[in-house]
Amino acid sequence: MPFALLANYEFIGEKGKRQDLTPRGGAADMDKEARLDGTTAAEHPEALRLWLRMLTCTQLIEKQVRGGLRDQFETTLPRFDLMAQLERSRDGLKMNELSRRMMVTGGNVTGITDQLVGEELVERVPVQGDRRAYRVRLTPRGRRMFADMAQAHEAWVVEAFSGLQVREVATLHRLLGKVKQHTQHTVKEESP
Amino acid sequence: MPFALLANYEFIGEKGKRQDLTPRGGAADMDKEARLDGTTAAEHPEALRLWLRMLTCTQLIEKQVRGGLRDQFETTLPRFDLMAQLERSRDGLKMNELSRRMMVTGGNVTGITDQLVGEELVERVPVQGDRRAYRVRLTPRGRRMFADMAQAHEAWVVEAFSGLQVREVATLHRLLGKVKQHTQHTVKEESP
DNA sequence: AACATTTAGTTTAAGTCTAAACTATTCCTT
DNA sequence: AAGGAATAGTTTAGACTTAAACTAAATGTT
Repeated sequence: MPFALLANYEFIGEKGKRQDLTPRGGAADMDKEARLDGTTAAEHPEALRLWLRMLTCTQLIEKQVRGGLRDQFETTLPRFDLMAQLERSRDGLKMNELSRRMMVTGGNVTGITDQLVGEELVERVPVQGDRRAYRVRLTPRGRRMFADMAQAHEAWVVEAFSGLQVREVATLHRLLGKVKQHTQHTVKEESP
Repeated sequence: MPFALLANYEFIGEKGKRQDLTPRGGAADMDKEARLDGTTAAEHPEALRLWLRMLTCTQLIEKQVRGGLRDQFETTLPRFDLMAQLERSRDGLKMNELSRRMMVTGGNVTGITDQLVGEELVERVPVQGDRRAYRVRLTPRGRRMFADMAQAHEAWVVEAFSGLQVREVATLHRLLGKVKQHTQHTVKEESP
């Protein structure tokens, strides 16, 4: 998000006086995506408008989650994410597996793991028969910690989508599934 | 992403042997979100599953865009984003306006602007009557540069959503609009 | 066995991002 | 006009992220 990120050359401008902006602390007023003012609608392809809106939504929700993790648990989204990956595997995961699932580079995982080890939330255990590798797994303390966080996290996410009907959630899920499928395929076709 | 980010304690595991992973360079195999294996479907609320999928989609597309900007234009997404904001305003934008539109902190905008000024793609011009403020605007060189980038960017985004029908794009856009609306409102209600 | 290649993970340099503290200027109230 | 509050922007410390270079161990080939 996190992203830093995003392309939005579709924004048109505020109508109201919401000029409080983001003086210090707090990332602010939010409002990336297009603010169509009638005639602007078709200036960019629909795909571009959709992308900007999707980015905005993701960022808004992500900020909620990051803020909650910081305020209520004094942790961060990457740390939570790593622990989330481990929570399902009693035996833990190897670094490359973590890297793949989290979709980040190995170096990144190394850093986050180091921190979590320092906080005694995860531990590194050697792998039998391969002295290069080890598994990372939650400590009992880490497991308790994660259980609390997961509950809060789920509530935040449910809240974020509570403006939709059940049917609409399903539709979104289905359509995004198509996007994911398509994107994953075209990304793969780099190395034949 | 941002991108850093993401919670996914729903991932179940690969079925195939895609064990190449992400050895060095290249963020990899990708695959955050749930990989349901039949019985897992209802283990988490639908909202959570939707969120993970949305995050995955955003990250996948974002990686495409970042990679393209890096490989073809030797620039980054935040830089592109800032220029995109400026492109519409001949007179440029003030820092706080940039900060608000990009949904990032002011300090962040300062840093990115410094870089773009160094590359002579944007410039700071004083604001009449307010010696604290200035406007940031594209230089002619910046404008040319952006035109090229925008064209490529649009193509990448169109490609990313090319697996959907026109009708589906519209539906996604509409539903995400509801999410955005709802989230923005609930976020606001912090300071009455 | 010797050597090259691949794989697991770390380190490094540089960019991104945030929250909070800070400076300078302007606005508002009396 | 004086003082306080708000605003514009920067700086700082720390976390996150990537790409690329690196170390060490395992694998494969001759």
